[in-house]
Amino acid sequence: MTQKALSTQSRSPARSRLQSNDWLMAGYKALASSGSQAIGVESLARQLKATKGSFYWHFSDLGAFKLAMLQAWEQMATTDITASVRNSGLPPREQLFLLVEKVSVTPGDEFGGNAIEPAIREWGRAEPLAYAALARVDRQRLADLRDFLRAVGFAPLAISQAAVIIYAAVIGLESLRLFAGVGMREPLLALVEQLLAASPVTVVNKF
Amino acid sequence: MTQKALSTQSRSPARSRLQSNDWLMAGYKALASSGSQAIGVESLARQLKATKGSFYWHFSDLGAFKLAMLQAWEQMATTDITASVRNSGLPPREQLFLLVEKVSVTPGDEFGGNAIEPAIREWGRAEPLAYAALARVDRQRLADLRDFLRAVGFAPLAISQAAVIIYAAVIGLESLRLFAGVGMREPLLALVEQLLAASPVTVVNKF
DNA sequence: AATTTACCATACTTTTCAGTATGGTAAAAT
DNA sequence: ATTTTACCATACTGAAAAGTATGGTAAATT
Repeated sequence: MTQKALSTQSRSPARSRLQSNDWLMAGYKALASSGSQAIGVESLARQLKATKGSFYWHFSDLGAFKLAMLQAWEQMATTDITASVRNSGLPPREQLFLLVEKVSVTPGDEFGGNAIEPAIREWGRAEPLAYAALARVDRQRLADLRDFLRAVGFAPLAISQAAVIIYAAVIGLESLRLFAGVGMREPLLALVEQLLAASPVTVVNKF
Repeated sequence: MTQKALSTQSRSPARSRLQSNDWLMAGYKALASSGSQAIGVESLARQLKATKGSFYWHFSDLGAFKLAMLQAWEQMATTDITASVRNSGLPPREQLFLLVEKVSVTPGDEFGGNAIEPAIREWGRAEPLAYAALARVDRQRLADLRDFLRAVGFAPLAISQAAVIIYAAVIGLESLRLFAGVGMREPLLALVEQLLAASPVTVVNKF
């Protein structure tokens, strides 16, 4: 079940043959820019200046390809950011703000950007596999967020609700940036500060 | 440019002939349950136990049909709830909470429910017409929300940001309900109360 | 009652796209 | 150098769905 990390690199001009990775990246690109219905074999082949022959060499069929896309995304969506924040060595409160910073990255449609996420969210409405992956990711992230809030000494009773509010704001802002042109960073920081200021913070025992 | 209000009624068994309305409702149903790609002529015809002949009588082609769907939705999305809240006769603060209540309705996939909205948001990623409609709706709603916040005496400088935060939370919660099974009402009420309590409310002059 | 009109079914054409069958080519292995 | 292996292009089949052409039927109109 070990999964090789995906490089964001697009095909280097030196190499004329394609790898599964190149197809996956083209898939994410199509997904981010035009939605899940744009993930088609011939469409991707045109994008890569190749033909279907290559696709069906690397993947048995379109279903297997989409599954691979979802699995790679899920892997990355639940570990990358959280882990890097935890390993930052910062105090809990700063970790929370760093998390907000990392979530508010550029709208680029690369694999690392957060333009894919709304598209996968959309995908989950029609495709059961995408739905399941997203449900797992959402639950995991809410749990992670609760951990961070607990670490900064948030009032126990308010933790779950604050996590839901913050995460919902993140999801909503990803859409609002696209449709209303508002930034993510400032509103999110304001919200977290607001909640931090209002919560009857419990002093963390250091014993 | 006057637009007849759409009745949510499905086709009554007494009437065997279809109207444009029936096709539109079937369209919203398909959109809410399976996404925009599920809006197909033959698919809808099967749903309505009719054939394409009827569809192409009422609409010139699929593009015209989708346009009609978007126009009717936009009309309804920017007026219905806001107007009913304004006409409630309640004091500003209660109007704000009533707005939250009305937004947190059941997840039913009827025209009035709020299962269509994420679907249209998804649709806007691929279809320029849907994108434009949604952009107008988002901007209008943000403006309306600012009006409500101003009416309750919110601090002028915080109005815009609070509106963005609240609206983003609404959008995000519509997704989280679907994927993480959380309710909309309680988090939203908590958020609004939180913001109300924290804002340096300016006292409205009454002379 | 006869005829028009509104509405719909049937059958067809055309396009698009997933999937397959097969042969070819460059790089690696022997 | 020859053979294998990995990779890809070409050409096809089949299914699904958009759009059209046309004829039929029930209800309204005269």
